[in-house]
Amino acid sequence: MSKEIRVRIAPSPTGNLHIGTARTALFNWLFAKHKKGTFVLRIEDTDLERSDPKYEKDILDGLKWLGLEWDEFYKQSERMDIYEKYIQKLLNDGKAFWCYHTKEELEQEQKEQMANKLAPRHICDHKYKIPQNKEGGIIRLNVDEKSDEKIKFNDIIRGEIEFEEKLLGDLSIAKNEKTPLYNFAVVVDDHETKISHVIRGEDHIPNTPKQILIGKALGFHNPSNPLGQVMPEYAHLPLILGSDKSKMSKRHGATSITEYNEEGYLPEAMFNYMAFLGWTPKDSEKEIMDKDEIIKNFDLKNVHKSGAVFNLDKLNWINSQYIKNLSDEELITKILVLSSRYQVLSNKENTIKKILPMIKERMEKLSDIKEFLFFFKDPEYEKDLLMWKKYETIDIQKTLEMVKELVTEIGVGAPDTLREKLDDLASKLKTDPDAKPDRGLVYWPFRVSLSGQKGSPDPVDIAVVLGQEEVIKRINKAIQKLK
RNA sequence: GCUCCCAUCGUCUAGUGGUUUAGGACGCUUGGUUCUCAUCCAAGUAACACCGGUUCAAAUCCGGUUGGGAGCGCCA
Repeated sequence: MSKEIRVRIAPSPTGNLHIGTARTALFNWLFAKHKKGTFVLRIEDTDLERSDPKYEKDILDGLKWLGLEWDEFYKQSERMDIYEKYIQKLLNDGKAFWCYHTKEELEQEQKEQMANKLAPRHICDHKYKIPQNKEGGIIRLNVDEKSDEKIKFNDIIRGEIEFEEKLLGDLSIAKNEKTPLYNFAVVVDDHETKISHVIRGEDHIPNTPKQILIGKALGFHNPSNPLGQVMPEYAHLPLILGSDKSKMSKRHGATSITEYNEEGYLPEAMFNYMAFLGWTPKDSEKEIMDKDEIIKNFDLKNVHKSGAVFNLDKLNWINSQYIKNLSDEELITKILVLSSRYQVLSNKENTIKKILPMIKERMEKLSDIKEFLFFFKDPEYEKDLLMWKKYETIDIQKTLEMVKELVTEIGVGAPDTLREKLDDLASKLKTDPDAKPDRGLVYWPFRVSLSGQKGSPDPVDIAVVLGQEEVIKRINKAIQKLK
């Protein structure tokens, strides 16, 4: 009842922070914040071969970027003596033993079992023998292959789940006394750091009975629990899926949080989007919800059971909503960060400030600034883009000449006046006196000559930012193209 | 092959036996504004996998079928 809430995220530094790991971290964090509990970060680096400090850094940076700060930090590689103590205990108690079967033998055994339609598992006869030497073996937990026991546990999201003990086989728990394997290290750490709730992806459901068995052997069993459950409670989250509904992976697109950061997604938007993947607040139809409100509403009980497909369109939409809600100062700061990639943005704070109202509603992500680089440098485009409807090259050229005259005459300081004059020009240019003026004949080539884009903000607005001299220069370039 | 998990529009989801001609959001389509794009506004599109059972009544409960997914390492 009064048990303190303690949860953990336990990534292994064998790759960058994966979106699935980040979502698991997020749900753990939300649960902890909602319950005023403790969020623990544990780096699972027992496999020294595959672990790399650069990945650890990426994971830490990614979690911080998302705003998922941890309260406690552990590294398994720094806790090896603890595992050793428990491995020794199991060995001494006769609950674990050395297995000297070769990988080939194990493979062969599994092959035969599959061929005979049996559950693949290693039933080791070495547990009945006294080991002669300890070279080349590994340590396994002694599991009764004749047991009729069912290993049951309650999952907060899915209800009761059960497995048959005898189908598990003698699980590997350590490479040697000093080197624990995943399932063993998890159980020891969760116990030692008093984790109250294990919240992780549903791909860990099959690991749960193994960990319960290890926990029981270690004496971590909680006798007050009618299900005979070891200490933590479990909640298995639905997976994040790719468009083909299989587990999200590289081939589905960007999977690391770093990539989303670099593409110009805002951490708040990612937070919001990921929170709503596999969870919906009760009694709310809001899709845009800030951190505090999500924390307030968060409850494992309304986490969904089925996997959720990661949908970039929706993320883009949410991100665009967050961009629109940014203050000008915040947006400028974020855009300037991108100037390392787009050199022309360097020291252009004033220009960026001027174009903000134009680009804010057109950006889904910050990297979309690349569509607006024409504000900072000459646009490149094909001559044909200047053409409007069925008009001839010569018509467009003449129009541009007249627009140039207008700009030369009245400048760009009075946009409303310029617009009026451009409208007048359109009226003057119409061939059929009864038809409505075709403003496109004037505005389209003018706009293209300034932006080089088939879609962009209003040419007069662009002209105001560029200034008279630059505008005339660009119109001249366009006219040259047409000649 | 074995074990486990899951099943409402293309996608994210609301819905916990009657208020549902199944609601919202994204996407898409159309219209309005407009030189274009975007924004904004309006409208449209589209789903309870199937078969049984329980019940006066089932998307909602039960069973089965089918389908999808995950796990099956001396990785984590």
